[in-house]
Amino acid sequence: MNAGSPDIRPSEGEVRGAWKCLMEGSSSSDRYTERCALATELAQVLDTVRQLEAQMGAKGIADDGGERCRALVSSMRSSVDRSIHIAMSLCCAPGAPGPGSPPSAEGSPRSGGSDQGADSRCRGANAAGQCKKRKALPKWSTQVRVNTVQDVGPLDDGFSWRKYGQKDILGAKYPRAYFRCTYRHTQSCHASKQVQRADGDPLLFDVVYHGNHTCAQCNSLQRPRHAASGEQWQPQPAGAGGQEVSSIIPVGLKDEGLVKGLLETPFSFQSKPACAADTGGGGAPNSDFPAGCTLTASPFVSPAVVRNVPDVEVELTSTTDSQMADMEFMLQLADADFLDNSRYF
DNA sequence: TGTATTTGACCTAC
DNA sequence: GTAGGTCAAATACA
Repeated sequence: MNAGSPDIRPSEGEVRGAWKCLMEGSSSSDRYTERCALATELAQVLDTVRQLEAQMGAKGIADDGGERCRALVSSMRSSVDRSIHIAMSLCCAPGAPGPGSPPSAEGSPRSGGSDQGADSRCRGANAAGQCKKRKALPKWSTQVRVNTVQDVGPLDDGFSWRKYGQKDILGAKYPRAYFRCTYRHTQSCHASKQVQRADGDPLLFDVVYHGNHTCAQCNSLQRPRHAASGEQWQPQPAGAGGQEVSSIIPVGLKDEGLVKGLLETPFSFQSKPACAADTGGGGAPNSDFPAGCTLTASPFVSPAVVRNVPDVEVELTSTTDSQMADMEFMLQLADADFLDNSRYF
């Protein structure tokens, strides 16, 4: 956690080992690519931190600010290191869940039906055959700040959503609104999101995304190739201005024993929008860290480090999922250039 | 008239 | 039993 801590970084060889391990630990192509992506992403973050660290050392950032930055970098580095090791252990451990074991919306025995065709035992099943509670779907949260209370900006992230419900939530000051993709029926797009105004801050909205966009809109809103250009991707602010997309925080399973341990290993992702290749993300904002962004924790993550760096307030968070399934939104890897961004692979 | 939103009821997970 | 998530009829709006 401090700048003077022993260097626990895995060597590049170790990272490669993690990669190899991830590969060998999968027989399903989906899991394969997901794990590839996880390792790739982690390695990329690590590399970024290394570069930053080197840059700081070279420029000799002065005194207090520099010290603080170094501490922050050190903390980030350690977190990523541990995350990589976790990724390794997840797929390499004998008892690690095998590919295909996590629940899969696509693989549900009840899938293939239509809304009308939902059987009587699960009347509330949606078009994918999922019952009303979509516990098994990948989900992740973001926080969006608006300029005024009147703003409905959080509802407009570039995708077309239809509101299908609203619910008062116990203990919450404001009701939670439920949205699903407008093209749910026409294109069988099962993405949905929940929007809730934060209790303490009426300008802040917690947005939880569920499932993946598979609609054509997703394709048209795929991330620009900013990975090459270095540009920051932002969801299209088609509506009211002043939206400030904070972060994507994958919401992992909260009741898995493994999670408890992993929660002690904070890390943050530097991922691209996962909408590409019909994966989750649904146009959700990416988690690159633009200057001035504020990363905040989801309910299931444990803040580890909060530091103030000029223009950047970062709260490193961790999240996980015992079976990695909930990370599908960010791990699927149909995009080949995803790998190209890694120096390790 | 077609589409979107509202809202009470229903269903499921915990 | 309760809370959260979804459905679907009613309603509003363009």
